[in-house]
Amino acid sequence: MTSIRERNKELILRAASEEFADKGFAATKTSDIAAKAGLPKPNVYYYFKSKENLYREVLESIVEPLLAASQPFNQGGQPADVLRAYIRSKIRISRDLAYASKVFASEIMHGAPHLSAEQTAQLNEQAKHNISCIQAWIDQGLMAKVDPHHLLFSIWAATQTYADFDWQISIVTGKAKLDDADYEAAAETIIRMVIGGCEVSEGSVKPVKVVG
Amino acid sequence: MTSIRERNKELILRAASEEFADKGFAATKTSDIAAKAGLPKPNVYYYFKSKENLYREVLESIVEPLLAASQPFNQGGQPADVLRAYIRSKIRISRDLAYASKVFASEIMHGAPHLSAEQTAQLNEQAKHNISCIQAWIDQGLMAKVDPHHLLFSIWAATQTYADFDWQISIVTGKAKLDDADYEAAAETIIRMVIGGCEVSEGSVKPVKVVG
DNA sequence: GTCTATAAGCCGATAGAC
DNA sequence: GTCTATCGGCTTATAGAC
Repeated sequence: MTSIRERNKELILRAASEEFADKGFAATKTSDIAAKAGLPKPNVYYYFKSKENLYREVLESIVEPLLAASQPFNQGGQPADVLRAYIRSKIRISRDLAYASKVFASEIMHGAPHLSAEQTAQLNEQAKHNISCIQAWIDQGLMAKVDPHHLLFSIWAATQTYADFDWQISIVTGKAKLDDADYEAAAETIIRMVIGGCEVSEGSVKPVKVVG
Repeated sequence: MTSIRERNKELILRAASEEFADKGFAATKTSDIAAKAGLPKPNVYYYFKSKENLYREVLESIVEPLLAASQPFNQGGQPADVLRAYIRSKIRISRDLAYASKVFASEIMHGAPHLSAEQTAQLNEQAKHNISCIQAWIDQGLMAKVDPHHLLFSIWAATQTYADFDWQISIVTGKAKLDDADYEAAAETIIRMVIGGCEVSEGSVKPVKVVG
């Protein structure tokens, strides 16, 4: 059953995501969140106690999806398949959870002052695991010798940029909003650079060779 | 001659860069900037008139270096050489102008409310030019058919991430600060993905071919 | 030119009526 | 549970002494 409570909390959370993403934590006014949600300001405090609490709920809503995106690394499989699936998941997050994604990015940029130590640790553990997976592939000769850290940083950056810097992307592409084909092209470009650039093994076919 | 005026302005600008980069515009207190500069707060207002003015000076200090980084595209040359030089310039900016770089990123994330229309236009023009260069190379068969927009977004993201998300990079690498070798490895990883992944012609040697 | 001391206003938070 | 009306603290900005 969707009580008034649940409906209002949802309205506030949605409004807060947008406001925090657009302006950042400090520049966002709770009165603006309330106005965007179509509710009086004290309701915001009634449901969420404080601005910081509300912010944390928005922020933490993205952590689980981010961890879930690393599933391909946890399940194992051919390097190229894992990387492709990972990149597509990350792009999907940028597209479908754009606001929370941006809030997360802003938070990380400023040293994650609001993220719980536990969640920071979880994300860090997952990153370490992904890096050791990539290192193992390299050791097995399944891909070129690149530094796994830097490869991961590039994948994060290239996929997140579609949420974080959407304004710039709109300007340069001349499109107010990217459509499905644009996101598909983005994913393919990144996949090409990662799989091709790092000469990642496809598994079933023989490793790609480059001739001069 | 370096008058007290110039020295103080410089102290304030430097302190402001760090504070704005660390906390963002809204969360930064002018009293903290003054304290970090070792000067009384009214000096900040005496030299810069307002917080916003000071912020704009920090912000705009990065525009020229950013435009200069695109020089390789303006000078022409072999595709691989141009892209390599461009990527190295962008990485250098992330390393040497980390604070201003981060302020710029934060600004773009929030829709560039403080950037002048003129500078926005300049940066956009340069981006458009770089994109048409890449498109021309593709049309001439000098590189694979990738969408130049997405290629450029990936390069921007992958290079800027070292300034913008330095906190995350420190955590994952376990290093408080990256050294020259780390930046070199970063540049090489990105160059490999771009040149290799997009099969960019080296010019002197024949175009790379991939065989299954 | 420099700095102490203060004004002015904004915004997070809540008391208390309904 | 909901909302009007208001408080209180914090921060930008400056007046005015030196």
